[in-house]
Amino acid sequence: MPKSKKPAGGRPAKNFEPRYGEKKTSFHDRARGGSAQKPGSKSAAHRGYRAAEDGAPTSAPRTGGPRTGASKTGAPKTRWTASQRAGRDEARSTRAPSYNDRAARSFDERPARSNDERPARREYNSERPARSFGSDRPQRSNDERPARREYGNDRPQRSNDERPARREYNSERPARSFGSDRPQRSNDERPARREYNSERPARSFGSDRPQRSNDERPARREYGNDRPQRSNDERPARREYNSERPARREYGNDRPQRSNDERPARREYNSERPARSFGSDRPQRSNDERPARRDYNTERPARSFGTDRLQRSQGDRPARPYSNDRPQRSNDERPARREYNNDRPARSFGTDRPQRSTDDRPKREYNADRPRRDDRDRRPAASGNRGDWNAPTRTAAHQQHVDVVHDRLQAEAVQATVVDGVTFGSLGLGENIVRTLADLGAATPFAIQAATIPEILAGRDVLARGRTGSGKTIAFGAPLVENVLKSGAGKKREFGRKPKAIILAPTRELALQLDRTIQPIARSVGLFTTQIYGGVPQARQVGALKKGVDIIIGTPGRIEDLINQRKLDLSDVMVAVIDEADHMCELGFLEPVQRILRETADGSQKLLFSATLDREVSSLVDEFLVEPSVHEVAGEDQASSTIEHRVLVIEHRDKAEILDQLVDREGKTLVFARTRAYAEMLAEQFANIGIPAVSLHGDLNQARRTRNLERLTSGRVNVLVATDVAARGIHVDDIDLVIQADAPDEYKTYLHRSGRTGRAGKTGRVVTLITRQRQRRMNEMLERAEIAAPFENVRPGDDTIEELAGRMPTAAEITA
DNA sequence: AAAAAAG
Repeated sequence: MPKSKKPAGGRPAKNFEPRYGEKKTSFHDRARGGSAQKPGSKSAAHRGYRAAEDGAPTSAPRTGGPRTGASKTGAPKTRWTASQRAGRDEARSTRAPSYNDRAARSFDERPARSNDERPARREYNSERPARSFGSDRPQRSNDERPARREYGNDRPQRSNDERPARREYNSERPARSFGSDRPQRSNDERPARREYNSERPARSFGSDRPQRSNDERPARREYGNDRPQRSNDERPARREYNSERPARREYGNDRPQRSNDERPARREYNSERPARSFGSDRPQRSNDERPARRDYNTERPARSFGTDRLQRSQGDRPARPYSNDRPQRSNDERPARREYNNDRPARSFGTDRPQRSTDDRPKREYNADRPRRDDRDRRPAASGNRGDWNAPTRTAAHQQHVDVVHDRLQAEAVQATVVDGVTFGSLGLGENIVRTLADLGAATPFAIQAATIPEILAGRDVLARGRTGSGKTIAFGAPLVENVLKSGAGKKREFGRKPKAIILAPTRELALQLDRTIQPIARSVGLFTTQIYGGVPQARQVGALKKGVDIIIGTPGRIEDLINQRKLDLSDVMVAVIDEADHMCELGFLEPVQRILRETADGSQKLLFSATLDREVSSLVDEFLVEPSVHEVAGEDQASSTIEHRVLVIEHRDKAEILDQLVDREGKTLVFARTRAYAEMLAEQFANIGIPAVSLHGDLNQARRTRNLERLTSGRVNVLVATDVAARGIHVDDIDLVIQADAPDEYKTYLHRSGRTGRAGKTGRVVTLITRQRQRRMNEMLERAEIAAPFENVRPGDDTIEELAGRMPTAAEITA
């Protein structure tokens, strides 16, 4: 239920609507008491407001007009993140963002307000309506209030008044934005939770509170000690409040039983999957499944590129070492693919390499020679890298062994040492780009970059796996810019030109972050990028497209949307990147991604990147990639990682308390929860005990998502509770602890989540909480991830917790 | 379960 509501946009809808309407609307709502919902609307509202102005026909202009004027006086400022701003520049012509900027500014002022405004704030609810016409208000009116409410963080500062305020805060809750999920709780839990709060004051002994800012920590721990006593009153409340839990547990319980029933289903889904984890299945499968896989192959011909494929198989590729296999391939070869792992060792430094090095490269010219599929096929494709993907020779015995261990792609290993002495310039990047990379902090190439940059510059399709934080963005971003530049050499940038490159990411945050890195590189050579993702008004994006951009970075939904609206034309796209490629090949993503790739120019270059690149991507590789070269970095196993992994086996009823204690620390902490509701709840829970925390998940409007992430990045809060939306790609400096409040189900998820820490050689720690029942599953997962982590039984207050919350020694210290 | 489009 909750979910269905969400899309309907309990939140978003509300956020946008009140905006144009008079403030009254929102004030009334708030005064009404439930109103907590408004807070969310605020930020969303900004955008909504803008949208209305840009394109909305109706009332918007009126309200917007005057304000706009007013705001114009103020300089355009930071409502948008740096990268967004950049995008704005391009679309500026649309309109000045000043009104919003104003709001942003006032937000910044907030902290300063401490003493004077307090009273005002308390009356907040009742006063609101009346207030709106105050002298200050007009500026602040809609934007600030709500925003402030969202911030659990402000709370702590409010030393004296806080308690009461907070209670109100909670009482509003029910009405709040999460209404969608909450509904179930609404009657039963609220009361319960209030009691919880009501205890609070008693607990902390009001007198302590004010001092809290410094003394808090100890106090909080005491809190932990109180817990046990509370057991009778509170526990019930908490249990109810985890209404989801039961469901989850059932899920866990089902698993084992499922083994027979469900597997089949999954197999159908990904025909390759089965090959994976369950060695025991293997034997049986050999006969049963093969057919299935063949079906898969038979699809091939049907596909749009079937024709190319055929030609290829006829032996266009004499030069290719595996050419002999090719012809046979159509039906029989597939099996070979399974064996791909075994080749590994033999391969990497094979004789193939040398051949490739000099001859192929130059051939690829973007101008005349625009990567046409045929051309590529004809290319003296030396390398035999294709074989990397579909490695032929292997025995079934080996096969099985390898598959059980891991489901990796065969890849060309790059020795880290090879990187020594290599510079970006020597890899083939132009001066401006090299300089910009240096400015970005990338003075010399990382291993993965050294490996892929020449390949990409040569125009080859590339699959690359580099572990989290190893510099993949630059690995594809820099050469992509270079290629686009080359292709347009001599041409002037036309107005309304079609994009030449596209980069797809699974989340908006990641798209944003990619742009943050790639935009400067592009700009340094006079190319433009723009972000195309959902959750924000289209106008700005469409505006940028109209003016003409060279590189698009975004998420599938909005991109497809704009394509369908004919506002985006990918027919000139010559380079397409799929970041987090394996994830993009999962159920809900695959098809949109395929449709988008089909829109790109025929023969466009495709680059697939991920830290966990496995067979799952074959769905894209088979259709879109030609002779991909596959790369990974040698010696990049978890043992060489800078991340320490720990597993805490706990009682379920202790979970909240243990989390409180773990999060009570210095340093940035990222907490992963399985559901949006639980993520939100945890953020609240932490805020309620005085630890500023924000959340990041799909239930938040984009403005809040962006802002909350920024708050962690900037250090305004140290704790972010997120769903898996933050599992991949997101880079925040100095997250030294990742806590998995819910253990992931998949090893890849584990790797990505834990990859939010220990980036670029820094140290980090990952703590996963599980219950006793889950130990076995956890073990299996760690095995697949090839991670060694001790399991420890832990109860609230144990020293282990304190140790884990403590500082992790730096890499240097460890060596010493 | 989560993510990805929405006026």
